[in-house]
Amino acid sequence: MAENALSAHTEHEEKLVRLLDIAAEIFADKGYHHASIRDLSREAGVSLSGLYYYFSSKEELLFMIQERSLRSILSRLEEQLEGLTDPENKLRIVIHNHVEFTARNMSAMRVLNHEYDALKGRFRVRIGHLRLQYSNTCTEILRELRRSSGAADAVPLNIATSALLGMMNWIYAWYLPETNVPVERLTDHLHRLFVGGFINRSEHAAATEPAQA
Amino acid sequence: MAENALSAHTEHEEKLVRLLDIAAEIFADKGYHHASIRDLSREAGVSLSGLYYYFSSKEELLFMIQERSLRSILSRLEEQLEGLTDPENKLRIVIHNHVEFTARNMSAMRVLNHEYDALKGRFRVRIGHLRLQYSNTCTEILRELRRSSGAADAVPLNIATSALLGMMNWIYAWYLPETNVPVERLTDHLHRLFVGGFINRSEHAAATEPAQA
DNA sequence: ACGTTGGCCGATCTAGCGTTCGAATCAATG
DNA sequence: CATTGATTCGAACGCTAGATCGGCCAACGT
Repeated sequence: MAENALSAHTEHEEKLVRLLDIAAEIFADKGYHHASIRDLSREAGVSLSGLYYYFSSKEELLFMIQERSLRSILSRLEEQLEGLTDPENKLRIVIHNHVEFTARNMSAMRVLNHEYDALKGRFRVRIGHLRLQYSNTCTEILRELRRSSGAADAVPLNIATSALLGMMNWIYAWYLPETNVPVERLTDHLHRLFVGGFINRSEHAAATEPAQA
Repeated sequence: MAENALSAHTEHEEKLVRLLDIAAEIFADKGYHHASIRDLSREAGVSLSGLYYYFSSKEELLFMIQERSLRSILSRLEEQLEGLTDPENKLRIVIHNHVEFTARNMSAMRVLNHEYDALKGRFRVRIGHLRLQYSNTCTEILRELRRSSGAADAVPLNIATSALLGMMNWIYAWYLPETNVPVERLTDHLHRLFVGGFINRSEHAAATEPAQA
């Protein structure tokens, strides 16, 4: 499981990557704080102290997991977006990339969503930058989409972006790649769901009744 | 902060509720496993051992926080839904109730989203029931909405429900009640966003291009 | 042949954790 | 005033955590 990109070059990196994958699974399972380095030691077949040859603290381990995952999902996304012009198509790629990455890297995605706050100081700043970069990419595509669709007074871009990210980031909490609908169909559904609301012809403008019976 | 419902009756309950609120804030801040009973002791001005008069374990404390929050958001919802018939209006209530509760109980919402897995055994089962009940309420409303709107082959109900819950559950991660758009407007935006996509006249049916540049 | 280095380990340190227990306090009751 | 029950506390126990340290060993350049 967890076939990430950003391939390792040296033998050292290869082993580190293996540790990161195992650690991601453990963190996803028990939560960062509750999981112990000893768990990783046992699961990876490496002595407790031997692990510290590959990272210098538990927090750095968490950081490396998050950075690797974010760089991976971001680079895949940018790679696929290259050359595309139609904003609706771009949005489809965003959703597809996110769904597929989530389906293939459930553990990493769980760690990404749950354990951002566990990072402090410079670690947190660096992950924060990557998250913002991802969010901004989405916002820009939504901006293009709205311009091209001519819809005027739609939902503010930042709120639309947050709603989109919420939809996508929640997938890890319910989606089972083996038994549920396949990635392609889930992508279609979420795409239709979001685009339909975002490019709103505003036929039914705002709320209708006072909402109290 | 955190003005929950389900008011306390005895003096004992009042003090317990106070502890729950403080604990929720600490858990939200540092995460359940990382937060210590000693933190709560310090913050609440109660001795370490004195706390155990009000709960018998850290996990029970977490359970009580989650149960209280879920019962509160659920009862508020059912209360407001009573008498309503129009499904689109009902959905608006669902979103409004969720947004408002989130805005008023950020910490509890964070704990609810982050620390479900920290519960084990019967605690987890009981919270699981409440979560399912909430999810089912949403699904049923979406079912009515779809039937009444006549849209035929829309997005599957379970996926639509998950998308809706994702949108709403992500709010705690970005929304700042003090500085951001007010609750009413956020409700409008999310409602429009979701309904527009869910009641899809399927003008642009599925994906358009092969999605590869 | 030998020293150096990269990779790894067993043993251990220190800090902090959840929890318990017996005793102290205090208000209300008989 | 004595008794009781609810409430609070200080001190301690047993345990696990992250991290460190000195040393082992195979590989390799010289």
